[in-house]
Amino acid sequence: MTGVDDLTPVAQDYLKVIWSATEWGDPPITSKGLAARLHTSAAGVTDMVKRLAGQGLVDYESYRPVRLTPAGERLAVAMVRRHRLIETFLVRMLGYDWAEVHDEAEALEHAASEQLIERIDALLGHPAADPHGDPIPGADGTLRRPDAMRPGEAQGPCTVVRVSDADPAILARCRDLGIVPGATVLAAEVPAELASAVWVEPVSGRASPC
Amino acid sequence: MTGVDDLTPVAQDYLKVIWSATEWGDPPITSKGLAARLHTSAAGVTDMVKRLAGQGLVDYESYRPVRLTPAGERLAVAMVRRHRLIETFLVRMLGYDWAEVHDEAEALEHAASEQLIERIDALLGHPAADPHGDPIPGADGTLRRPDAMRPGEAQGPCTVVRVSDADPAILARCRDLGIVPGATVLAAEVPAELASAVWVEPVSGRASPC
DNA sequence: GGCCAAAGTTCAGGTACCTTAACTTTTATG
DNA sequence: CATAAAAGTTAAGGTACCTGAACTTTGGCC
Repeated sequence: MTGVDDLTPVAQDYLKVIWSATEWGDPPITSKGLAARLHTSAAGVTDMVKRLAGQGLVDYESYRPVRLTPAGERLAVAMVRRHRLIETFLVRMLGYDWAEVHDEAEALEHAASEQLIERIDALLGHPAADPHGDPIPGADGTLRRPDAMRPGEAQGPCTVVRVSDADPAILARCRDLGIVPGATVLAAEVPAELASAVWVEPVSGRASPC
Repeated sequence: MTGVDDLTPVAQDYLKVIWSATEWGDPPITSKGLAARLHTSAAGVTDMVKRLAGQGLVDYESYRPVRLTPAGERLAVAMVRRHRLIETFLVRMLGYDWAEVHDEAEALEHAASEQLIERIDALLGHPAADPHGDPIPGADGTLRRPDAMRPGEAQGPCTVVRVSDADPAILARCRDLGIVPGATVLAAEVPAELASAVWVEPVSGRASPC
């Protein structure tokens, strides 16, 4: 199992979803969560997770959440890199809207070659984050996780760091309100129903406690 | 069966190969030819061709070459459009070489949405032909087939109209010799082993017999 | 015009992934 | 802390596609 191309598209999706679940501090994903995000049945998840465990890509115990092994994590991060580079490419070069780009990237990430991904990365100037503010892992798997907080935990003026792309409707509303990565908002002005999808950083900066 | 996205990737490939076989005047493809081009076994071809016949996409009689039905042809042409637009896009926008672009397009054509294809088409300015000179069908399925001949059938100066991309090695040699679509060559100077991959049109034009 | 090689088909069986239904384990709650 | 609801697993079976091996048909050639 040397590269992401040795996996089936379904296996690629499982790894990516398992990895993404914990990216922003949530606990490891359960079978139910996997079934929901992958639009499949719980029985199918058990089946597939066992297969991935057999390949040494996840640690699995019956009735327990799934976790990636180091090998699985490496491949998952490679898929996340693909996804986010493709999203960035579609928005910057093909005029896709921020809120509609996810599904297209979801399909293309399984078909793009490593060579294409590196060409896209170079053409875009090695971007650090995708259009939603999610950091793009390096080709070597390194990832700088922004140290962000929720609007509810912050006060005063904040820079929007990330908006979750899990729900396209929320994404579209944020766009219409100007809540996009890089924008400055007042923490208290982010609507409650959007707050859980938004990550911010106080404008003053955390490192200077004056 | 309304669109190409209702087909499996394998079915998409079968239709495209069956259609492409007759594009430049060759006879309908046999099971052996399909097996070779699709890297599969003869038994698998029989199996799959029956499935396509069951969907009304091909006409099939045992021990006879396969032909597309009108429904199958419509879908095949849609796949050819995808393939050629993606090839053109990769060469023009991502710096791919003429001779290496085929496999990448082969993978992406199954993953690209109709929307992406139309955006690419618009971004490229609705190109009439791909980098090898193969005509790109319109979104409505129309196709203008260039009225070209082989170098052996022509005399004197000719415009290169098309170079077959079936063999990447031949493609690379043609590129190195300057035998590319749009270039002018003397019919007699095309090396014999490349001639069968090259289509030309006399510079004077067929329509003015002066 | 019969025969043999090439081509094509059938058959048996395999993998990856999926489904529903019945069952077991976990957990939340009174 | 018993129990019911929720979560998870097992079992049986389906589809798409693939393989190798054995068989049948076709078509070129003497």
